[in-house]
Amino acid sequence: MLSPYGMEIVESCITCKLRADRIFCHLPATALQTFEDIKFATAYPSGALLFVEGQLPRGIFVLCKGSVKLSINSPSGRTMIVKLAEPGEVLGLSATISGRPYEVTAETIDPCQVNFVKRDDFLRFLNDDVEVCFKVAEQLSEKYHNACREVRSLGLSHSAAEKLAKLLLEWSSKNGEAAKLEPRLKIRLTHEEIAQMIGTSRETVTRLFADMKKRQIVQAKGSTLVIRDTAALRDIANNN
Amino acid sequence: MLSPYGMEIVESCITCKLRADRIFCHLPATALQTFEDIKFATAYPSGALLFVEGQLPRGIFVLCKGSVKLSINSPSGRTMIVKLAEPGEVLGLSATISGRPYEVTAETIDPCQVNFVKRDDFLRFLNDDVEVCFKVAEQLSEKYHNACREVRSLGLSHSAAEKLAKLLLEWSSKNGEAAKLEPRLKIRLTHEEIAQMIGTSRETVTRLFADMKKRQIVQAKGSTLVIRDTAALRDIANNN
DNA sequence: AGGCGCATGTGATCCACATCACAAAACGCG
DNA sequence: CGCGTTTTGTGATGTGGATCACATGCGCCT
Repeated sequence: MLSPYGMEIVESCITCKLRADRIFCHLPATALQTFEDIKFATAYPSGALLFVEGQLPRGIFVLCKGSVKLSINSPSGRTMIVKLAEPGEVLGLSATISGRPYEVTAETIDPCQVNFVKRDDFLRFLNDDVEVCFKVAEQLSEKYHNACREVRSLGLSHSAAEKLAKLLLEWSSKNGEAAKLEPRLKIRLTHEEIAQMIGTSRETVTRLFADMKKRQIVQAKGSTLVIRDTAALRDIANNN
Repeated sequence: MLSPYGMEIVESCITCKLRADRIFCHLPATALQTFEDIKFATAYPSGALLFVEGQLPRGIFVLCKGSVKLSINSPSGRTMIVKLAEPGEVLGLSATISGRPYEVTAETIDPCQVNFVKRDDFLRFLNDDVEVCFKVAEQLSEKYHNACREVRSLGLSHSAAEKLAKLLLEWSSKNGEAAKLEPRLKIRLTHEEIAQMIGTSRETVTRLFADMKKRQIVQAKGSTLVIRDTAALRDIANNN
């Protein structure tokens, strides 16, 4: 079956082949069946808003396919990208549990497949099964951990170069490219968006990249970036 | 019974009078009894380290009395205060659940009473009772929420004045003083520490306070600060 | 009282970055 | 392929706040 937005939909979580390595998806058979019954499989085009910061929580969104940009916005129009969520992540979890408004805005950046679960269904689901509840606690810990990394990066580093270097290293460590001598990574964001991730201005990002290229630390091949001197990058990230 | 550090110890959680309004303490009788059996009631002097960022998680610390400074430190000696924890909070929760190292350093800033629970005892405790597990999820949501506030403050504001104003407003909203015309708040931190909370330098904090006093926005009475012009403070915090 | 130690106040200096203002590419798209 | 739109590159300029270097104040201890 073909969904809108030219994407094949995974019909059932039970037969989902992606399931093995995802934290939340990995549940005992009975719980999985219940989940199957309360979830709504949905698909979104690129640029869709799953939820907006400040809205009352309608429920959780389990990202199955595609990626989602999580951001925090200020009334004055500034925006800060907190994270790019990958398949397997549960979005809107903490708001749904606490009942407070969503903390962030979630916007798809490619066509996405998402399983939505309504808040009360989800809460019932949690309270029926310790194992599920524990998985949720794990996910929340994970989220908290990430937020702490964000705070550390924002608060403890004094130069934009440092933050950019940290970001690049982090990205390269995700693709299993980190081990390689010259890790490669696809830059999926514009300089503007990268700037929003590290809390600086677009021009600064451009200049930093230019500088790193001049110093032979990185090299651009189309939209892929090759890290030619990991040591130097780490130097920038850690020390100064 | 008198503990060390001149503080009266609350012997049992079951008879604890502080229990009513604390999230985690508010448990069904049976769970509370189990908790009673696995917890270690301990007391610390001011300045003690409950745990240090990067340590493997030994367990959780339920703060019963006193306050604890949570901070993130960089190898280069910089430090950023993330939060002042108040009685009722559970510290080291996310690390204990995920098994990752503690995210922050927890240091007592006055004599504290703490209930410690070893990691495996705690995990067993969780897995035996959905209700407990859910409470934990709530606590984690709370923590995540706070971290997001921190990120918002650090990332979206462009002046130190803005962050300081935000901090003062937040503090005044805790003491139930917020509603009053001229809220008062006890400043328990030095300028240095305040600087570490908002990611700026001590001198800047001093200058900002001086400026606000000159502009009649706040007024110092010993170690209490009177907010004389809440509107102006909010202006600084929000807009510019 | 006197003195030590920590907290606060204040000036001078300097620089990383934001911001503004364009120019040059790159990228769709009809 | 050409044209509008989005992204990237780069100079010029201004400034918030870090940093250094002291001076002053304030509590505390013997």
